[in-house]
Amino acid sequence: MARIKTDKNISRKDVIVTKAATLFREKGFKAASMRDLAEAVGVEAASLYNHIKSKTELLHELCFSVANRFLQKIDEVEAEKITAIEKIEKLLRFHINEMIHHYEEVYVSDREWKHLADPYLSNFQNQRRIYRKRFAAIIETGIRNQEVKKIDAPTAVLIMLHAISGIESWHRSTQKISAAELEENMVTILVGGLTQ
Amino acid sequence: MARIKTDKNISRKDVIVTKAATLFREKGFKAASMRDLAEAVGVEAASLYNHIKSKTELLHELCFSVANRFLQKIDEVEAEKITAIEKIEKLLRFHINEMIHHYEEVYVSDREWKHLADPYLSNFQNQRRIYRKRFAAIIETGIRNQEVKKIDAPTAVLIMLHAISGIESWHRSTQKISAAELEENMVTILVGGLTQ
DNA sequence: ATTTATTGCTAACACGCGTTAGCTGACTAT
DNA sequence: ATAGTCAGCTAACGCGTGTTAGCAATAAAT
Repeated sequence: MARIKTDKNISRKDVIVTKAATLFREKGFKAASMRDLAEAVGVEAASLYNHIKSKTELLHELCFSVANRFLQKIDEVEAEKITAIEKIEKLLRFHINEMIHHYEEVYVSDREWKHLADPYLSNFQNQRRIYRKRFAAIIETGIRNQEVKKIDAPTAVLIMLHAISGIESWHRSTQKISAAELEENMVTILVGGLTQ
Repeated sequence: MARIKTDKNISRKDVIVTKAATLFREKGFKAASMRDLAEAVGVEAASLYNHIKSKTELLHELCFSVANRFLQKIDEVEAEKITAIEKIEKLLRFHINEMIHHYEEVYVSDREWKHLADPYLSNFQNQRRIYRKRFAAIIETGIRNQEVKKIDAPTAVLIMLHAISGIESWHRSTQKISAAELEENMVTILVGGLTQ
């Protein structure tokens, strides 16, 4: 009988959620089966249900843990007494680093949230909408203070957030530049695109 | 007996492919069923097979028709005798307009190509890789000619291409700015990010 | 050492999937 | 009018899915 290995402070459920993130990223939520997941975990499919309620629960956990981290960060950044451009750059760098270091989760949250079921779906969409509005509001402040070019703020948000999801390609590329270089390049291009 | 309606010069297969694009975008390739598609077309699922070979064939058609349009465009742009920045801007505007006016197809090609099966999969990935290299080469020329900032060209490509796929959010947003405004904003931010 | 809770297993379920076979009705061309 | 092709239908197939029930083995607690 092949037990799921766990280090201290990592529950078996966490192991499953983590492997699920990898699998959902690779195949997509719908195409990844519980039998695939079971194999990745080293156990039979039915055994997973001793630790989780359903396949969808895995998606909830992933999507909302990511969303919560971003919401917490924007709370923090909004409260700081710095210029709008500095706030934008801070958020940008946070996004970039999340995408670099929590790739699987962030990617899945980004691409697979459609498969959430209500009420989680509406909830997630709302959080997303609000987050983007708050981000846009920072940019609009920047425009008013003439730190930022006169551009459509929602469009700028959309560009930044989607550009960041391109880090996916960096992860899968064979000849990677370093994470630090990647971060600097992205900030240079994106912040450079907003200013002056 | 409910026949598929067709205007002149639009085959029944084209009708199916178009509806498939919409459905694949909405639900994802795996989650969209042939029964869903049949309903959208106004016919029974089995009847679809008088016009198409398989579900996957629909994905092939979509992915490669999009890919071919981009390849053709980059052929054209490379051949022109204009500056690197002008080439970049041309490609950028083409991408933007494709995403605006052929939203469903382009989106599906972008997000769902993973579900292609070999040999189509490898083929598609190759085309994609080569396209990006050619795009990066143009940027590198721009850097050498000091039209473009000293940045990592592959990273710049990745940012531009992914930023454009953010137009998805524009399509789904309720308060849209005009397509022309969207295009100008995106070009301003992205080209602005590369230059100076 | 014995009990209790945890974590695994096998077997099976109901269901939705892509697809095929075989048939019927409806346009098209002679 | 008649023959032939096209495009639809119903029924059904085999398969993979998420999930449950019931039981066995292991680990934890007494």
